[in-house]
Amino acid sequence: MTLAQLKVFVLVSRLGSVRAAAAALGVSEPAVSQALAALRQHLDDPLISRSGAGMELTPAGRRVVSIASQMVNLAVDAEVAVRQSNGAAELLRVVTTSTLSQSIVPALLQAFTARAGGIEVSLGVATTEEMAALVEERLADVAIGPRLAGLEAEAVMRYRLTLVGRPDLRLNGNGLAATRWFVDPTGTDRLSDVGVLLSKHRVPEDRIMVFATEQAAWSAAAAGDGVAPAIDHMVAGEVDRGVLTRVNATDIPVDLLLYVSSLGAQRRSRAADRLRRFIRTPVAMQAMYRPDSGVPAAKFRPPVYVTLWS
Amino acid sequence: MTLAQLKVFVLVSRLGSVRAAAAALGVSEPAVSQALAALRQHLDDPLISRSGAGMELTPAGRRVVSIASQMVNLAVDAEVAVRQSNGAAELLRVVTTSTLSQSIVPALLQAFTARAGGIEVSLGVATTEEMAALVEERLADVAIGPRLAGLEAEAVMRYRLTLVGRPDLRLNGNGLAATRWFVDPTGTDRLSDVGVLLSKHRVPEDRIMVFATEQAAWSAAAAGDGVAPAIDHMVAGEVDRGVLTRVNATDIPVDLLLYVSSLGAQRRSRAADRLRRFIRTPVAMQAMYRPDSGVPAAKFRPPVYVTLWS
DNA sequence: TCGGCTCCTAACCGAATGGTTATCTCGACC
DNA sequence: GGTCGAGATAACCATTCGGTTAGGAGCCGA
Repeated sequence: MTLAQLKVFVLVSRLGSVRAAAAALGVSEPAVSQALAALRQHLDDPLISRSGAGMELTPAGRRVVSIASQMVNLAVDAEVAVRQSNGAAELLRVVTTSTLSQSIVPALLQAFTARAGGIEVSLGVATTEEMAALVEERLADVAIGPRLAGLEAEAVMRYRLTLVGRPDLRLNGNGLAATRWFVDPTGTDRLSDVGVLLSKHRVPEDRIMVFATEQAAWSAAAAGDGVAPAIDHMVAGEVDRGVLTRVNATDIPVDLLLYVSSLGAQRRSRAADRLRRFIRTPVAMQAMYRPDSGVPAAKFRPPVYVTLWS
Repeated sequence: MTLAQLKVFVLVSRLGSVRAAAAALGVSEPAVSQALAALRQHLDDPLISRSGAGMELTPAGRRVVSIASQMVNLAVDAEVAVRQSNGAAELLRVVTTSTLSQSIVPALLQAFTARAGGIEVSLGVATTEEMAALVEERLADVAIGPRLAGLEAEAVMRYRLTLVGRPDLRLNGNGLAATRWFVDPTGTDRLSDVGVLLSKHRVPEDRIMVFATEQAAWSAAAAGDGVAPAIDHMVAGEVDRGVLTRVNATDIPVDLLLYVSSLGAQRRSRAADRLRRFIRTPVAMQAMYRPDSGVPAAKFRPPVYVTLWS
């Protein structure tokens, strides 16, 4: 029985699927399946099994999840305790969606680290579905994105999701469902803002093209036939320069709220607390709204993390 | 950071020595030292270091011990929870001293398992010093032996430690300190009853001969020049048959109390509770006092365990 | 200063862990 | 009754873990 196996088990039971847990951990599905198998063998109980949609815990499984969850949490505590005793920089692990990880959040975190000393920030990307589980299992300290149920969520800013295309773009009769959509990886996350937009407009799979970054999606829209969702104030420059134009339609643009979510005040780390306080300051607002708050060096962007912390 | 490493660390900090922890775990000393080294490297803190006699925790170490201890405990809980949910036999792990493990305790446990169904008992041997740590760290459920501080201890029976030798034995002028002492492994445990006896009579090391079992020590006493400590009612037969005779001296024989110690009522296992209740019954008393309650088959005596459970 | 005790390190080894890709099995669903 | 999706299994590989024995470093007491 290893801590890794317990962590896997907890995540599987939380997310209700081996696949989802594998994705959240950034490993292949058999890796998770095997860790689970090892734990099952060790404890001599299936713990959790498929049952139609989702999975179901056995009686023993139910008892083990809560214990395992505590253990995983304590493991985190131990590491934090040591760091703290030794005056080392605190570690703040932030998860966010792909879209936000490219502009708003890095700018925010950069301003934060510049202001608050002694905190080391790292940024991870996850789907909306995973974020809550990651925070609850202490695999991340703070989630920035849509409102997450079960966590202490707080609205921090309002932003507008708009649709852009090249200025001379003409939509044919079928409207948005018939044109091509250029999206960043967030588009594949059904619960994300962009995902919601796609399903609301019933955009068929074969019309969606996924790019690694939002910028890449804009470029494609500027060059070809199609539209790209974008955070309004981030494309303001391109629109002004006439490279792109906003496309209006039903429910577009849509005004959205950005939330910061973490565990309750008692259970979250001090660093998480400090970020939450910082995020309400004018400095933070300014950083998030500045369109050119381009990626400042490699500090926040070792490619794009798809995987989570160990 | 593995659970094994944490267990090692907790045990070292409790016993105040790498050697002692190694002995308690039944492994070599470098094994413990290395586990500790791995944990130190992982947490990037020495955690614990030598300081004259004993070892001293670093600030970080102090915080980690308590967390690690909780984790080790939870790991035990998890296994217990699964067993219990599945109606499997509960596991009761008993530690005792070498002397007691040869006669009284096996007889007691045999009577216990016969009476209480659904409990699987295993017996381990440890030094007095280790017993408390083993119970507190949940590596054992119950300790039977001398009174242990910090645990819920309860006196269960009175027994008499006596000294036997061959009937025609003549002690020379220097008395007991000058004769040879035949002891079982408990004699090497300074805090045990026999160990206390040896140091009280200032018996020099080279006069002490250690045998694997108490019986072997008696035989040696019956055959050669020397004395052997024995539990009075266990040698009654030999004395009656004239094979051995009791040797009297200052503080000998000595009347002692046998204690059963475990965690408090809230924290101990149900099986431990049941043993504690059983041990007060006449059936238990009878089993412990019967001299011929010889080792019943291999069930309780796969050689003698020197090592503990994983 | 010389043993001796205790802890640490080195070198090595087998087994378990954690990961991959490829394939099988099984239930849900047209 | 195919087919598809999701989980389990197989086969394989690199790394780590946990263990050993052998030997080195510090610190005490005689």
